[in-house]
Amino acid sequence: MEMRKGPWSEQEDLQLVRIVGLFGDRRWDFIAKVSGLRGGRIGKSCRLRWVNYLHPDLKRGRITPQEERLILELHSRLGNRWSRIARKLPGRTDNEIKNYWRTHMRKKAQERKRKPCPSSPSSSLTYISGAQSELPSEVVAESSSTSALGETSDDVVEGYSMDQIWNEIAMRDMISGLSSGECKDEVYDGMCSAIPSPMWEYCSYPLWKMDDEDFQAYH
DNA sequence: AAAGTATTCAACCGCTCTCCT
DNA sequence: AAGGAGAGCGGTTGAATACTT
Repeated sequence: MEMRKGPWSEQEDLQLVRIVGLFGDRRWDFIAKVSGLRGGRIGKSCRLRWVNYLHPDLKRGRITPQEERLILELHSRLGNRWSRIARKLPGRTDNEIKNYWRTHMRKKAQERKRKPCPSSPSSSLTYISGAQSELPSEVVAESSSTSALGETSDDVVEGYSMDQIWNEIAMRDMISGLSSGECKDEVYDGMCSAIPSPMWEYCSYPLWKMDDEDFQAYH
């Protein structure tokens, strides 16, 4: 049977919602089979459509500044572990966050390239590496590898990978965002009080409440 | 108004992980 | 313990849309 690809029609969406309502959102191969979707969507495709688009708990609309800061913070800590990051942002999907990161952070990186910040000869890259030293080796390796974000060698600027650059941007933005008194939600309330201390200090684990599984993953 | 370029995001691919037998 | 199947994840692609010239 030919596998159906491409955008989902409204009809297909309705059918999928109906079937998931009946059988739950677990057995995707089964769901794909019984749904009778024209041309044969595979289970994987059904799952993706449900998780990223049809799930009733999904939040619609743009990423809020609070969410953005949370994404930046979580990414600086977790690297490209989008599903982990998504778990901390109710209603947002890993795909959404991943896309957001790629588009917005790349844009910021380009802006930053155009008007380089003259400050801090001891560039914050220094403390980024400090922050990364808090992470397990595989995370550090991941976030410094060029493949993680799919950039080509063109994206490597003066010996730094785009990941390093983006992390720096993320940290700077977090500092400016936090110090401008914008922190309203509880996550950031605690962090704001930590402000003038070095970045890597308040990025260390005790200031972040981790899930048990997160904690175990790193120890 | 048209053409060219950039951005966004849904969807696919391939790999890894987890669970079950 | 081994192997297979299904689920989940991260990276990538490409079509649609927005913006610029």
